Amino acid sequence: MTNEVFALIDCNAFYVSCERVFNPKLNNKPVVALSNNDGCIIARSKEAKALGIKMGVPLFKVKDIIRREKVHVFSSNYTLYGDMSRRVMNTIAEFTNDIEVYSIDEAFIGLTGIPGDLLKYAHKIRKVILQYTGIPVSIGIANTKTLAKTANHLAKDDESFNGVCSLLNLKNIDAVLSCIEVGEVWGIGRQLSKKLNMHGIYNIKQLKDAEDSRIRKLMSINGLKTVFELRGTSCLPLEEVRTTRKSCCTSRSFGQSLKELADIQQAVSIFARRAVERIRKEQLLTSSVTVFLRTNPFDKKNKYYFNTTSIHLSKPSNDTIEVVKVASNLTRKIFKTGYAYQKAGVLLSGFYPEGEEPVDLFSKNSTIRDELMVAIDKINLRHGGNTIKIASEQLSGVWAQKKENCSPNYTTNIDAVLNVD
DNA sequence: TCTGGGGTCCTAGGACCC
DNA sequence: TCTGGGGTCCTAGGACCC
Repeated sequence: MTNEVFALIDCNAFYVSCERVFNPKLNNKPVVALSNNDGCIIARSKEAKALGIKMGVPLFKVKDIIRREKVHVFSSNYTLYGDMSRRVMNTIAEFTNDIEVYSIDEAFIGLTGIPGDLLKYAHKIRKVILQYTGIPVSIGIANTKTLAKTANHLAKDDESFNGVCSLLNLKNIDAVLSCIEVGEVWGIGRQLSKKLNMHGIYNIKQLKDAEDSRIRKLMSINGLKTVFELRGTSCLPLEEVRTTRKSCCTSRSFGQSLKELADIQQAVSIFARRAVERIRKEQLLTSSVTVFLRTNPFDKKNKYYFNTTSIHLSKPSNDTIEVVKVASNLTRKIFKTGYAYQKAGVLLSGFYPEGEEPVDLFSKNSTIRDELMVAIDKINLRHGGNTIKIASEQLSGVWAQKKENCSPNYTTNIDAVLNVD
């Protein structure tokens, strides 16, 4: 047992809660939020869950329930969700610097050494987040991050906890853990659950008590860490500083499938531009560009085609014009006529911080190009992301995404700010 | 008709080297 | 034709997360 204490703060049905903040009529009603292209359900209110709408199901499969039960449906509005996330994280940061922002709607915090009643403290955090941002959260407290996740799961599952659950100093912890399926554990997904079930391990207690060597064989090194954490030995520290990313991918499904090389090159050009803009914001240079495209894997009538190709840049770059050109050429290499393409993407990897890239003896300095990029970024920042584009993007735009019911950007667009009459 | 997007890590296997 | 052992590096694929 370690003496460390962690809490996981997780926003309840985050995207739905964001919508509710600006539209209180949605309270106590079934509400769902959709993935890009209005494809799948990715957030559900309690009421929507109760109707049997499962996480991740394609929208078309639950259309009937949605119509019958008058479920409110929202296309994803990441501008709004991102801004609300920032507000929640800033609120948490007012309580402690020991914070790891784990995802858009979750943060771990360190509570080691905090005096007094931690349950009370957590309830206070919860109250203040709700008060400052309008977002309800659940909090799980335990000696390891994995157990804090489990505690959070319990807090969400059982209303009697009132949003906060602690597994610290719990005498009958085994009784609790034996009631939770192994697949609920953080780090154990569908495949591992199936495998563990086949070996007679169904609940968390059984997993916790399994032999190390057996675990190692079934689930590899990370699985063993997970089991140690379930036993109360912390193996996953709080990661307060975000490490620099290792890859950056921009990809989309098309609103309708594309057959022409020119259309796909247009899409890929846009993906490449966005990806480069992102790494440029982080002052990174990429040394590898990958393009992939594929047909619809769910379409059983037509033959599936997927292909991908990469190129290593002899001189790392974050130059939009150069990367777009490279990506466009790669697209031509793997494009085959006769297929209806449904998705494409650009992946950048092998990053160097600007100024730390290996020097190529034969390359000349291209400061003019660098200045051009700075100018483009400035203009796009001031006038909107699509003000300056690369010529190869300027085609028909036949592949626009579906986004049928998107809320306004209440917090980032002055024209969308709510009026109080 | 309609099935997301963006990440990380680990492992197995092949290529290659001495 | 026989055909070792040990190491590194890279890649593809598979698992997980949100």
